[in-house]
Amino acid sequence: MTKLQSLRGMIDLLPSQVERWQKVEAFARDHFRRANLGEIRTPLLEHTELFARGIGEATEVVGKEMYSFFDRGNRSCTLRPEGTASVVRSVIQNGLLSQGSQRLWYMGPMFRYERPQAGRQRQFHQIGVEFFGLSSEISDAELISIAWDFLNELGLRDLKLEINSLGTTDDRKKYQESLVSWLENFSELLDEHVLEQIKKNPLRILDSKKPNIQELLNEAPKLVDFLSNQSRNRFLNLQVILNSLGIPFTINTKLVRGLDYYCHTAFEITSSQLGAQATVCGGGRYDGLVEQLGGPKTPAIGWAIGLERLLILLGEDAFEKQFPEVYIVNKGPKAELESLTLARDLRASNFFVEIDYSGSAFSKQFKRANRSNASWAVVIGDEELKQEEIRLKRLKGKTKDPNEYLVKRSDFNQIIERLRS
RNA sequence: GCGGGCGUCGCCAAGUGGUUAAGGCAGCGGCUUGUGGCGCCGCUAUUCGGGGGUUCGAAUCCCCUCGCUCGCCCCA
Repeated sequence: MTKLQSLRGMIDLLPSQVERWQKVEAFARDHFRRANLGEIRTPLLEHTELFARGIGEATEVVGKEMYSFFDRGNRSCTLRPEGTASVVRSVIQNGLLSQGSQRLWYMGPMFRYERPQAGRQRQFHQIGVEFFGLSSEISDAELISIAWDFLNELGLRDLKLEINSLGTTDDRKKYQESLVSWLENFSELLDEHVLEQIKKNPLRILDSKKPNIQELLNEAPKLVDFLSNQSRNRFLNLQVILNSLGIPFTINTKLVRGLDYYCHTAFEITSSQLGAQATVCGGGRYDGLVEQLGGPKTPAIGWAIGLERLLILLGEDAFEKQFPEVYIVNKGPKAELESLTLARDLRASNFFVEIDYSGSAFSKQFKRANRSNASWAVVIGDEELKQEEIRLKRLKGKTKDPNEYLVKRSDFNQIIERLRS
């Protein structure tokens, strides 16, 4: 292990991959602009306390997945494990909440110290949307529709939207007590992990993947039955709205999500093509969080999409590589210099240009020109230099007879005209 | 943090104790000193993730370690 390599779970994105990312990113920007969302960029590093208070001390994310350290001023700092807490902090700190409702989006890397597996890295990327100051079901529906439409317009299919209501804190507390006392009747059937969860975060037991637990839960008290009339009506109304929008969904009464701040609406968009980490988008309402972090009482709701997972779903062949239009073949130092000069002129006119600096035989350079998939080769050699000309050779789409032109270097307009023909 | 699988050239790989570690792709050079996509020829791992051990002898067996991968957990 003497070779230097990237940290575990932190991967390089090489040019061919970055091209795919940029397309998704550009698509996201456009999509969110049409929804009139504002982009927010917050620091990657925050006080540890923000996440401890915001996400919840008892959650796995805070308990054992954070990248935390003390800086030189002895402050406890943490690389953000998710986006919401930072956005809430920023929105409070910058006084945005006194300017009416806020509809924001963000995009960037997040960090969680976990064992990497399919669709899960230690540095991963999320796109997220957060609404502040909107409390109605219709705003829930708009927020969900933005995620749903985004994924569908990107061409993803076979997505499944699941929704649930977590009710209010009171609703949940009552349910939690009932669930725990019910489960305690079966404590001999429960493993150590579940017993631990009962103490720390009982709702999480609901989305356990263990078949025997799920079987048991089918008989257990249901969260829906503990919702207040108001909470229940809210949930029903959301369903009515989603139906009239034509957004298909299923109700999953066991969908609880891992972070403490959620209430009322919780939802996930999953794909069966992702392996064990099937969630591509997750979110929910968090009406108490802004106040909990020291801001004015403000209803809020948001979601986040995992970009790595999204890219897995899009597949490799959905993207076409970008090729240079012009490949400059040359020989000798003077010709190289002339090539660079020409390349700058062409680039200023929006051409994609690559120069061959190998100095190898023209036959070799032409092979590379073809492999680069350029539409044109420009040849600059001794003869061309002497005549102050350049030679344009059409490499792709030969149809008309002259596929080769000699053009005066000074006649830039004609060069461009030929290259565009 | 726990479990399964795996680590041979930039990539894909053959090789499971015995003299020089196949092959393919890519790369570079040549056939063809100035003109391409094909073809042919040649070159590219003193070394098998790293360290230690067993053995006359190890990529091949054993131990440790690092990494990758799939799952648990968790989540996007």
